[in-house]
This record gives sequence, C-alpha cells and structure tokens, in this order.
Amino acid sequence: MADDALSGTFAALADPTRRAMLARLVEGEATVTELAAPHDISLPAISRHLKVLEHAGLISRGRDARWRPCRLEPAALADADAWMEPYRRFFGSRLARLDAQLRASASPTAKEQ
Amino acid sequence: MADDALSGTFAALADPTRRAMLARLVEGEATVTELAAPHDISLPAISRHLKVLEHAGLISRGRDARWRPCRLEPAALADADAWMEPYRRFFGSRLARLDAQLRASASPTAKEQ
DNA sequence: CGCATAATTAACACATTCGTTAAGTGAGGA
DNA sequence: TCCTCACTTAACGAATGTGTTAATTATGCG
Repeated sequence: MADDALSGTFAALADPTRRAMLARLVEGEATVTELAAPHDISLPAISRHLKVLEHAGLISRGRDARWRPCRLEPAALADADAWMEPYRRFFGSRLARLDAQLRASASPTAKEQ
Repeated sequence: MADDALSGTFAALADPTRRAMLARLVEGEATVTELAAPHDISLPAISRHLKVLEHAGLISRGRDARWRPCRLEPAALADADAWMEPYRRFFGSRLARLDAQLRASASPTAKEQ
C-alpha cells in the first residue's frame, strides 16, 4: 500500500470484513467482540482489521474498562468522497445531477463554500 | 484482495499511480504511453496497473492500430460512490446536505427512483 | 522482407497482507 | 491473590502486489 492518506483509506475499504465493520459502526459504537460476532475469523484477525481501519483514520477507539469501544471517524471517508467529485459527472449519479441542479439555480457569482 | 467487485474497485483506487491515471482519463481517452509519461516506472509496470484498472471495471481498452486507447468506465466508480451513501450523513458533505435538501422539498410520498 | 514502435508477457525479487495458534496485558470480580 | 474476560502482540506461513529487466507479440512503413 502507498502510504498517503487516500491510499490508506481505499486500501482499508478494499476488504469486505472491514466494510462490514464500518456498516455496523454506522449504527453506533461497538466493542471489538460485537464487531467480531458476524465474522468467522479469529479475534486476532479482527483486531488487525481494526488496526487497519484506525490507522486509515476511519475509526477511533476509546477505553471503557475492559472494552475498547470503536466509533466511526468521518474525516477519512469524507476525503475519499471528495476524491470522487471530478468523476461524478461521468457516472451521472443522482447526487451529481442534484449538484448540477443546484449550481444551475444558484447565483452565478456565488462562491463555493 | 477479496474478489467481489467493490473490493476490486477500492483496491484499484488504493494506488496513487492508478488514481493519477484515472485523473488523466477524466480529460479523455489516452494511450498507454500517454498514461505512462508522467510516471517514473517501467512500461510493464504501467501495463499491469492498467490491467488492474480494467479488471476492476474502472477503464476499458480499445484497439487503434498499434495503440490501445483507454477510457474511463463509469459503472465501477458509481458503485463505489453508491457504497458511500449511508455514511454521508456522518461526514456532512455538501452532497449529503444537498440530498437532504432535495428529500425535504420532494413530495413526502415520492419513491426513490 | 526487415526494422521500428506500442504494448504485453515471462521470470524473478521483495514487501505487504491476511489468516492461523500461542502467549501476553490489563481491568474486574470472587 | 487468583481467575476470568476482553483484547492485543508475537511468530509464522501462504497468497498477493509491485517493481525490475529481458523476451515476445502485433502493427505499420520503407
């Protein structure tokens, strides 16, 4: 993996187990054991997936007695999302169309904020 | 790399050289040599990066005499973009806010299309 | 044909990734 | 104190990824 932030983020997303973990975390904080439950791999493997997600800035981990609650960190995903921006006009997503719509209806001198 | 489509897409995006190639292709078709030009790696390495992008469905390649013109294929990126959808409310992107705005102004019985 | 150009395939080295099992850490509870 | 629970670290093996150089394929041209 290249060591820039975006590469780390995309590399972290390139694994279904890790994406499933993020999907779980969208519902709220979870402990390591809770995140491990749906998966058929060992706890050390889970632990390393979490380390990858944490290193990529996709999650952060706290401490609650014996538990390490994990939560979603939005910034890294936001960066990945921002990277997509120039491509949206190509795949004509609903959001891209929305965006175009907004630009069209906005004041022509309006600055992006 | 896991062999599902999304994993392949994200794995392909997890390399700066390949992202640079996509960025170039957003400007239009390009040959292998043109795509290679800005990078300081051998042509075989470039060729394999292109194979990764093609296998991920991010580009397709035609034939024009000796040249293999590459072009962006939107579908794979669109899928990656769609995957992000549930997370947008977390990182409060402009597009997410736009989306919320549209939903609010749409008829409450309107179905997603 | 014979040669140059565009690109790919082959063969190899090296690093990283992802899984395993076994051992270690640190906080709570009997 | 000793045990258990939640989790991490260590050590290892198999597979994959990325780069190299050398050889190969395929097309166009004199």
